[in-house]
Amino acid sequence: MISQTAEYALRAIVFMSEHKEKSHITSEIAEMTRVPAGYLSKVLQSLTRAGLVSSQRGLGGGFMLVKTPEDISIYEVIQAVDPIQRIHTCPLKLAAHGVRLCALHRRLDNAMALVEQQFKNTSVAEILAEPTQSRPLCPFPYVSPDKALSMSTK
Amino acid sequence: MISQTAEYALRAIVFMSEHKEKSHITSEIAEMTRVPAGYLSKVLQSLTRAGLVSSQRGLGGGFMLVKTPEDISIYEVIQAVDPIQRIHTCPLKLAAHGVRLCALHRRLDNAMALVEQQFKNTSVAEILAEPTQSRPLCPFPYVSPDKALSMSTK
DNA sequence: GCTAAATTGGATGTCAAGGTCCAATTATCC
DNA sequence: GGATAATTGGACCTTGACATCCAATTTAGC
Repeated sequence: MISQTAEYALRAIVFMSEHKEKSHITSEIAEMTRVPAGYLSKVLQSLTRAGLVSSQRGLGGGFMLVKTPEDISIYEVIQAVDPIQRIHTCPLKLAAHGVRLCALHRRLDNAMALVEQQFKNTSVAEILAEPTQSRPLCPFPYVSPDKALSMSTK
Repeated sequence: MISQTAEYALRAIVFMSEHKEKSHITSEIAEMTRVPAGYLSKVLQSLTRAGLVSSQRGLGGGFMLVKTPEDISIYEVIQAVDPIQRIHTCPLKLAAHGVRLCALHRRLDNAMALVEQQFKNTSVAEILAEPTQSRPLCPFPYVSPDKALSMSTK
């Protein structure tokens, strides 16, 4: 339902959002997000073409967010790499169904619309802000600062 | 999002629901639903294994619904051939995220859940009963009986 | 029992998504 | 301007979804 590519794109955007002050090279993002580096390069190219991130070649280059996490919706990210396919015309190509979908396809498309709406209403910032026991991309469970200290010293 | 296979399965089920009194052979269903016959055979096999339709070999055989359209949800049909993948564990395999998904994946899974719920709540009978200008599978737009008469004689 | 009609299951083909690799290009630094 | 660091784009490989085809099996009717 959500393609591997879209999942990769979201991880990359989340990572860049968490470190939006500077730019990051592909291999760095790949490592942090556990995405195959070679393929990530393609994904980042798509995100660049979609205008979500900027790319810079050469020494000190890399990828960086163009907008702030508040202004990036999950929808935009998914749409950039693997667009949600709405049903606009009858899949059977029945002339009569052209614009007015039959009940079956209207139901299916409604479900798509629901997902689309959900994703449009969720910003990356929202996701990062959400209080939760496990943070996106972070392999460690959340622990209070004092506990973390005692753990790291054991 | 909804696979071609699922679309085929739904069409087949809709057709069989509209003519549930008797059984239908693959080539007949294929023609009526515009699904490649060879592939439809595989799809029908899946539906059979899922217990949605019964199959009968030999002369006079074919496929027939097991349940009534009222008792078949879109969800069951889709699940039989191309299950909706919910996110149960962290795609990154981060141990800490195991059961408790991070905010990102929880949001993605919520969207899946929404679709799932939508499909569970829609029966095939509901779709057929819905008043609409174009009926599933029917290449002709709905016209009132008297109009239809005048059209067919022109 | 023979023939025709139907599903079943396996082998195979095709194509797009996912993934790898590398030469070309661009940019920075010394 | 040479060396190094980075993206870009193209070629290629792999895998799974979609699709085709056919031999084997089952069933009904004569």
